[in-house]
Amino acid sequence: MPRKILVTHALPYANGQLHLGHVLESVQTDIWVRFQRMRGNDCLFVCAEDTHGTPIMIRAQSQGQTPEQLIAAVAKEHRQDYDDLLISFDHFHSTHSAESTALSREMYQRLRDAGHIARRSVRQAYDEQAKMFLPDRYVRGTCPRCKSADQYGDSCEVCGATYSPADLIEPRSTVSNTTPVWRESDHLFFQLGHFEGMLREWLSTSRLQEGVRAKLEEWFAAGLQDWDISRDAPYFGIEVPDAPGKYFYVWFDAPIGYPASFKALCALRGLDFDAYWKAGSDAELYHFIGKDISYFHTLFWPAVLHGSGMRRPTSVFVHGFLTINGQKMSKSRGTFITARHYLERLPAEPLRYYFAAKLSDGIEDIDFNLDDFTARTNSDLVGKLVNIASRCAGFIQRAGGTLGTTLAEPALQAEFVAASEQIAALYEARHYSQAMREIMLLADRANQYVDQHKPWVLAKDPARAAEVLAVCTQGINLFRVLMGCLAPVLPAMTQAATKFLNTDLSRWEALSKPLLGTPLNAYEPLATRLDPARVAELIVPASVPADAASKPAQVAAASGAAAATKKSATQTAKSKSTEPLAQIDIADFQKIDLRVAKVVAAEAVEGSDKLLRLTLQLGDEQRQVFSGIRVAYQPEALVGRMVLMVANLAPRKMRFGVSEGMVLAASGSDDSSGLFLLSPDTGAVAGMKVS
RNA sequence: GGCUAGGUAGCUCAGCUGGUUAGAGCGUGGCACUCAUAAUGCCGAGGUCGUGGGUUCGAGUCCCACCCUAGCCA
Repeated sequence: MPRKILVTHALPYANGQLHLGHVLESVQTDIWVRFQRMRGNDCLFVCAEDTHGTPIMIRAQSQGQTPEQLIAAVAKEHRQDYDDLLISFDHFHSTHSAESTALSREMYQRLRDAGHIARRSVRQAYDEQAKMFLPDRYVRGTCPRCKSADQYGDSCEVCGATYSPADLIEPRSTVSNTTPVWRESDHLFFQLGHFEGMLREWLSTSRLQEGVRAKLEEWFAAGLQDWDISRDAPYFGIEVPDAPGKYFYVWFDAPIGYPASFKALCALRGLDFDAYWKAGSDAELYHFIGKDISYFHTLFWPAVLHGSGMRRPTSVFVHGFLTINGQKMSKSRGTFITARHYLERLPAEPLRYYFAAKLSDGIEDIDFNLDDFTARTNSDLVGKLVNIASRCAGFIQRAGGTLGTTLAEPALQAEFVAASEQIAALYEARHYSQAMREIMLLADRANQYVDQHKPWVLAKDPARAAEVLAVCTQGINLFRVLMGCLAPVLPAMTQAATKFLNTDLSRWEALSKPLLGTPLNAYEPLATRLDPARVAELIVPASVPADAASKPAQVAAASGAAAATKKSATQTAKSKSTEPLAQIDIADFQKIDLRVAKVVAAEAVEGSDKLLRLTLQLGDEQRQVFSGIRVAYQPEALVGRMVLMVANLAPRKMRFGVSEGMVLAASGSDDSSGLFLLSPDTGAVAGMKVS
């Protein structure tokens, strides 16, 4: 009896391109979906664009287009990325759609009628020039606790304090750079507290991961707070039916995109919506998400569903974040790798395999290590797996191109088949990394088998032609089982193998029967090695973010930034004093990561008469540093020279971009005495530590 | 700051409820082979398991403190 399964992954936000973090999630989900289909289950996979909210509205405005135009353009890019990544959605919809609007309103009304919606007044920052209420992120100012300038309205990135925008010293709107006023407005609240008992019960049956469960317990202990689900006009979103001028907060209608997308699929395929979504449904429902949005998916979402008479998710599968070479993805480090940037250089399948080789059912972060990626793909996929087919194909071709009619070693085949069932269990439990390990262990065994029986030696004796065919038939059959096991991960390679083997690899159960006496098609390479040069291109040095320069807000912010610059100039003047400073010990000095760096690019910064924008090579990474040495150096004269830099200086956001370090220069007590860059003696290379 | 997760060989990771000489793959050194996309096979070197305490006959595995990394704080 096939299981009825509906799967989703988080909706991509229509505010930007997909990056490798999105890809990780898509790949994890797609592997599971493809696996379920191979097992004969009825598994549907839907997703949608997440299209609403202030960021979309403001971005569209700044680009001189309507939000609808923006989201349509982004959706097109996203779809192309998903297609190229071989993500097998049954349907991909949008939260800006008739289905989404109708369902959001309907669910809201049911929640309201059941008494789960409260209305109360909220005091919020309001931008009188832009005529809009400001989300916390759009108010910046000085942290009330540590006095750091230019912090977000909800928390301080420097000291970690959390507060409300009203607590900020000298708050200003990032939309118009005016000082916001505080206005009262009625908001609608979803009363999450009503659902605590239900959620605790759900928690006990939904088999959530250990870490997620722990987090949930923590949230329960802290007490479930009401959730503000409305925003005032102007807002790009869905208008609340009984409250003109009020819109659903984007996070309210975003998860409703899951059933809305499914509803659209129902219309296309004649499926029964209620069979999947009504309370008591016997279909399984799973959401794959990143750990950052657990709260929404394990508390709000089950509560909203339950409160509106619908079924709750069977479970929610949470994964960790992706780091690049051990570090958080960062635009300035060039490690913010978009899906498109990757796909323009490399095929999707090695990435799918690499992610599979690292994914488990845990919520730990996953590291995308470029060297490891290259080695792993080349060794596992090409050297081990494809090699089995490649080394056997020639012998079979020369023996007439048809597989033998018996297996040389049925016991070995039986072992592989038995292992494939264990591997299936690993897929089911999302222990992909373990599954990949098992498969590669088997690939090693297959290569050992061929090595032990040496068909190339046997082939020299015409009398032993039957043995050659038997050994290679065995080899091909071992390969076939392994390829079948990898089919959820490597759909395109599986398709090519299907053609080569003249057999169907779309069903798991087909793997248990050996392939005998059938002709093979000509062997064509199933995978090629990754070129390390292409892989290295994945990381690109930072350039100033285009949107930072084009945002009108940034231009308007000039006066504020100038004030900040003035302030830092006084600080510089202070530190410029040649007065000796207090003694420090060696530990203090060792906190400074001094490095040799090479200037690979230098240019004057438009709008500043002091700054040069330097691109510094530091070992294998590049940094962008703004340095106030324009009075003393021509940019073109700097390219190629070595300098010393402070490599662990906290990145500093400037009007022109982020500065990620500081180059060392000598100077006297005033500007007239000149400015002199320090450099190492000949022989030092970029990245060397200075101590 | 509070909480959650993680810190094991050069790299990426396994190590279940504490128990003989801590494992794998990659990389690396040597040998063999030449069918295969310089692929494959065999043998070897590499770790005081973040730091410091503690519990125990015995701890990578339990407890405490601290350091580092990531995320969340709706």
